[in-house]
Amino acid sequence: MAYRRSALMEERLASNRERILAAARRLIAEGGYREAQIAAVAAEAGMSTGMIYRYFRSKADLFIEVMTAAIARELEILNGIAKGPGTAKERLYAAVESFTRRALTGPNLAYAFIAEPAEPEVDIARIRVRQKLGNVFKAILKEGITAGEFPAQDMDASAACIVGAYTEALVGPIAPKGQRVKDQERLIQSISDFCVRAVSQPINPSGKR
Amino acid sequence: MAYRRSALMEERLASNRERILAAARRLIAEGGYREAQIAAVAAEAGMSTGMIYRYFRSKADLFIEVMTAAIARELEILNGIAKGPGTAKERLYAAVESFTRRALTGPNLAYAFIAEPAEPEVDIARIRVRQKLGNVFKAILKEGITAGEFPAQDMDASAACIVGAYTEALVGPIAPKGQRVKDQERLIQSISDFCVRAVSQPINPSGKR
Amino acid sequence: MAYRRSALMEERLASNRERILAAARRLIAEGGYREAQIAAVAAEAGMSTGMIYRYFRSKADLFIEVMTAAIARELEILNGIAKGPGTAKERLYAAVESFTRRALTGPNLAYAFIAEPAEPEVDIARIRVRQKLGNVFKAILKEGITAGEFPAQDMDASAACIVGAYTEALVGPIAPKGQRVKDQERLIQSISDFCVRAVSQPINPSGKR
Amino acid sequence: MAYRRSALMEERLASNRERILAAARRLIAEGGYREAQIAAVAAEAGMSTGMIYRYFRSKADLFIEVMTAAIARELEILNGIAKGPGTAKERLYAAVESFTRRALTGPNLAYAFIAEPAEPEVDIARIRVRQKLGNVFKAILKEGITAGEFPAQDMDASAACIVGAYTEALVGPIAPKGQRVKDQERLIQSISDFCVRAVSQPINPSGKR
DNA sequence: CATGAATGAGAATTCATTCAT
DNA sequence: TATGAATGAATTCTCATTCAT
Repeated sequence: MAYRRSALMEERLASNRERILAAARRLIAEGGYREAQIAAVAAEAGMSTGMIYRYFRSKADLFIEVMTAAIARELEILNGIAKGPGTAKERLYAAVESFTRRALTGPNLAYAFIAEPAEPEVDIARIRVRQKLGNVFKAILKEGITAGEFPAQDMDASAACIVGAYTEALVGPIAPKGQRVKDQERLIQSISDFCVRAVSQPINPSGKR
Repeated sequence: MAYRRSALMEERLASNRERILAAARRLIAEGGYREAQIAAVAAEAGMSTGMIYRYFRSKADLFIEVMTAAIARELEILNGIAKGPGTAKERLYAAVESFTRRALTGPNLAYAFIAEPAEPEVDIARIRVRQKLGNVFKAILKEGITAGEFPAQDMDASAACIVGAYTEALVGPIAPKGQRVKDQERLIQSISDFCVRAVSQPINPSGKR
Repeated sequence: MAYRRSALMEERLASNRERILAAARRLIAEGGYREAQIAAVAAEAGMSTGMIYRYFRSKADLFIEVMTAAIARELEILNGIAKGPGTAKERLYAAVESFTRRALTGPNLAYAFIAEPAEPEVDIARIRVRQKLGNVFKAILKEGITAGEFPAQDMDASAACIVGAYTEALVGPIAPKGQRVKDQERLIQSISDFCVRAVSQPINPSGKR
Repeated sequence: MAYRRSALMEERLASNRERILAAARRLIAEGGYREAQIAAVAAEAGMSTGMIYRYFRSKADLFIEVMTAAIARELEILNGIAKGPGTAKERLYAAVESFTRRALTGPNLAYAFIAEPAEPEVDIARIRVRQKLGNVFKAILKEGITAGEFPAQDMDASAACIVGAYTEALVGPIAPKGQRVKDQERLIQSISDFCVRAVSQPINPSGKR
């Protein structure tokens, strides 16, 4: 009995936390941070506002966790690709392709940690999250450069550029209430190609510098 | 007399409008949208809050115009480069270089219409503004493709990617109160190189898949 | 015109500030700090809650000012007595008498800065305020000791004791919902006598110590 | 079996009640009423919040009982002194000395029922508690006046003044997080002397007015 | 045309109390 | 009997917008 109650409790706790996170995720995906006030999140999660504060110290904390959780999933997948088989080029292509495809297909939560503002703490967390995304690409780049697949370059800048490139190309299409893309596959390929080219040696290096 | 007063009035109106825009621009550059409350803008412009509403229907309207005006200047410069002499590659490089240099050097207004959130209307305007930036690059791309400098590609996607790439690479460095970049020149070149490579034909076409 | 408006404005400002303070004073006198929520103060003052924040940074600030203002008046009067003519004994008696009489006669605001709790900041201010009251008595004591009217004693302790003595003797009668005092004059005299005796040389010093 | 369980239950009930009271006392002594939320009391007592409500109708009830219990101990001691041997003067001195010493030495629970605010019901209870304290001194006074040790005086007022005097002189020193008094012994003596003098016949009756 | 005082609709957060388990 | 999750009313504070002067 004691055991079962304890088990139930833990399950319930977990489920509440999850429900809150899911509710926040849903609201953010639909209308951005702006639409995700505590009261709205509570309503969406089917509980009282007080409950939110049992699980999260503040609104900012909740949002940071939503963002972190969302990106954690992405990072897992991207890291899987980055550390997987294939040439650096292939893996870079696959990574960008994978991210953009999920962003276009699933709930457009991407928008939230990519293009929207919020409290300062959340903004700071957002920057960190993007840096983590960048690190995945940086790792691939490093290997590619070592292997001679890519020319020498400022890996930090390139990584940031990659993140920015596919992000921007997605923002329009996935912005809250934004229009759906017709030819998703084509877009996904275009973005991925862009990123791979961007870090590869061009036929005749630009006459600049 | 009546005529002259009227003229004076118009001049005053124009000057007031400018003062408001300038004040808003300054505040946004310093502290982002969050710091640019109507009362603060009014104080910075040396007038009353009521005056703001004589010239702008709402806070969102004002911010949209600040953004539009700021980007109008950028567009002018970028268009000058795009329509100027040189190969498409050279012009693309010069365009990105020019934008990033000004963003890093001048007041970091760029941050505001690049990375920060605001009211929905402002967000929508921000997307439009970025599309306009993209159009400049699209024009260069088109010429470059026609001239055989660049391979065939989805110009819309590439243009968006370019905007996103340099934007992202800038956001960290130019965020309000963000740390200054040590080697700005190096960063500017890295970003510009990235963008040029991204639309150019790589030595051996990416062996994707 | 400009002058008159400016004059009107200042007058209005002053009157608003006063109205807020008066409203807070009234509510505190009636029901203590507990009853003086910002919304209630605003309603009592016939204005919106926002107005309160135009004149006071926070609720605590407002309360501190109510307390300070109330005590400032008292201090003025008490200091007038302390620095006036008469022996130290006479002045001490007069000071206590004056304070207690006003406390019993006027609105029982005394209760608020004497016996009730509030936010930490207000509590700190309350202690300061009471110390200021004590300082008045300390000054009289000092002169009385020098003049040989009073025996040597710990003036800080005696001053605090005086403040506490008449305060406590008042709190019962003036505490919210407290019973009315029949013979106010008698009480005033008893308290004043108590305080004067307390710092005077007794006929045969207590056999203690 | 049923009997024994019942006995155990009662014991447990009593012990629970005590544990709650002790926990509340500890928290109040440390941080005042403000820090003694029901949840905190429950945690400190090692039980659930629900348990608190099995033993106390409300938070106010609990606090009133904490106060009453604490003062009951004081009253016992003070009454012991009041009814003990010695002159009225000696007993008055001893009573004040005893109270102030414990207040300064032990956990500063005194602060809570002396100077801090709380719910209206608690405030009312606090006044009652202080009146009870006053009654002890009133009893001593009565005997002293009858014995000719003290002059005729309003015993109610004097008793209240005594309670107020040492209370106020203590509040600063014992306020939560307040600074420690350096020379406690000196302070205790000063306060006690003050109170004894206050009810004694001065050398030359105050030439008031 | 100009002012800036005034409004008041939110939004976040806290915590005593209840009640299903 | 015991738990502690859940509730939600209450409260402070902000700031875009209006409007009397």
